[in-house]
Amino acid sequence: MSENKIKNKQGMTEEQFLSIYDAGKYEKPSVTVDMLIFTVTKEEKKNYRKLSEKVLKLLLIKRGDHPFIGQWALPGGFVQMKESLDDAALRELKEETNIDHIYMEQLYTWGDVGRDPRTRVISVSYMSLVDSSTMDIRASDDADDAKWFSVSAKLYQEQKTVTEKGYVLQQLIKLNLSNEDDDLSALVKTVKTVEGKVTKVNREVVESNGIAADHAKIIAYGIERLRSKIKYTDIAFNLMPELFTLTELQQVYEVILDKELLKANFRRKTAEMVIETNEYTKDAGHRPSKLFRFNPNWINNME
Amino acid sequence: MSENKIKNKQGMTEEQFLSIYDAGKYEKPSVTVDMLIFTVTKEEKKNYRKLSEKVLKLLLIKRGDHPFIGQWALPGGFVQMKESLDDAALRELKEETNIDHIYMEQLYTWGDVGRDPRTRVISVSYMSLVDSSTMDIRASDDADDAKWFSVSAKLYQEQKTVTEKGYVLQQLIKLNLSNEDDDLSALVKTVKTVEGKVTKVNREVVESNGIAADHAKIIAYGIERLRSKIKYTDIAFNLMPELFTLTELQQVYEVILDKELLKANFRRKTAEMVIETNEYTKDAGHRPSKLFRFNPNWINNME
DNA sequence: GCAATAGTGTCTGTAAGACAATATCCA
DNA sequence: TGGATATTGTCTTACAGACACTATTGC
Repeated sequence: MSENKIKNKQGMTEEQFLSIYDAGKYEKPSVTVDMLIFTVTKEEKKNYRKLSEKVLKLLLIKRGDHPFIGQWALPGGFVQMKESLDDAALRELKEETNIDHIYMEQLYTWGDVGRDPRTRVISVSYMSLVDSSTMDIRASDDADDAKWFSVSAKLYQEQKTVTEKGYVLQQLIKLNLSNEDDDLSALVKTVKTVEGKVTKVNREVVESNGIAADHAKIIAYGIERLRSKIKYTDIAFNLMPELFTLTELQQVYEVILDKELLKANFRRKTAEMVIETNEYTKDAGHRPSKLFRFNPNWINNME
Repeated sequence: MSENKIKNKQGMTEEQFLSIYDAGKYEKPSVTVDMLIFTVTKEEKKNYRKLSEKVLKLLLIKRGDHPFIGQWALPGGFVQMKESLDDAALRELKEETNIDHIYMEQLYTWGDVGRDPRTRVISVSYMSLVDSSTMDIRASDDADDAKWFSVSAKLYQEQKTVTEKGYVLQQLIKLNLSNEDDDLSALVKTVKTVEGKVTKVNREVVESNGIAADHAKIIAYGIERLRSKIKYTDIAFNLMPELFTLTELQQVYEVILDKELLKANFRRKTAEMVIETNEYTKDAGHRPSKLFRFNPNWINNME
């Protein structure tokens, strides 16, 4: 493949061609990776008998310099010349959460021209799901101002306009990110245009309070993907500890989908995905429940 | 948002910071867009009574210069500083097929270090589906050596190894691309590692005959995505003309999924996606069939 | 009339949604 | 013992898969 002695129009072999190739000839954009790191944590119990509630959280970092100084951004950074995109994302994940063996998936690449005031920046976004119980607290440490925010994304307004050959569907998604100290929010507009056979989707940040750059729309997109994939894949188990009860698992689904599920049906659907153990929860203030683990041999017939 | 008078640790406002920001400080990768442009064409009828068969085709371009001189590559090119990724992809699509109002979707971003011998190249891949009947022949013109290849991707070998905490599934996909003059092929290895809760997928080109760079794996990935999305979205209609018969529609599904479907069931499933017209096919050598058009108001409850 | 495709009817098994009933721990 | 959760059962409806049957054209 590389033993190429063919000459091009200038009469050069590949070797000669490469030796004079000037990679710095054109101006180039910068490339970053941005990470959406999600986890689900338990909140305080309200009552010794009740179960603790679960909350979906996202890791954000406070920017200490321009641009967007003082605002919160997705962890991430420039891709080095000698590391692949995946490696760059893994490095970021390791640096921010000290976890290196966990689910990670490329989400989407954002490349609008005015995204960053410094220069043209193209950002490859990744989504990672981590189990809060095995996580090093490093990230929740104040040291470099990285903090977990509870997330919610709700449909705020929907508008459908029927046109000649189709319709335009405009949705406003209200994004809320908060913890003890900070309260961030954003409005993300999604416009779906259907005209004849052709469908186009456009996303735009309409309003952003405390969230850097266009990160609000990356977050909104990630949540959408998470909600969608949890229905037909096993990714939710990356948010679970080694052993868990079926109710805990259900709570994770509910907090991500933002809706309640019926217990009996949920158990039927997940039955093949888990393996029963002989262990039980204790001291729960009510009937103990059996602990399960993930079944790695689960076969997915949806994908 | 940009009216930021806050000063950073060096005492600079955002304005000052940006004025001295040097975008050329670090070495940067190059960024390209690569397009997978699919279409489905009719082949010759074998018999005046039989229907014409359909074939899935992909547009490739013959490289006229190093590297990979003489090999076939996906159309694409460097992203300009003043155009978004989508715009770059649209520009490529327009240049290659002269079509500008059609389905286009971002696929995946490929950024391994040794992808291109010239320099570090990160490639954002897009997939586009075009209706061959409305297409300008420009692309199939020999002028710049762009040609349609019929595509097939078949599972060639599958190997599952059970490990302690899961398994390793290795699949070899045989890719064949051909037209009257050229016959290209490649073997793409997909390794899925399941260990406990963590699943990783790795793709690699094992063998490539006449296909430039790592484009074989981009093609294999695109076909996989196409096969998957056709099941629960309306993207197939982008491959159809304005009016079509249900059998033609079914043929498109069959050629993409590479398997036969039952007529009655197919019609039930697509019933909501199409609108009946009063027109019929003629001179078919058998019973005429009703023509349909896409129903833009079809609501997808799978996505 | 016959080859070939167009179009419809129906049976079966499986899965999703809704709801009900029973079981078990522990302060 | 009662509050709370755990676990199982079952009815209904929807839909996917398989197969069979009828209809209509051109030559």
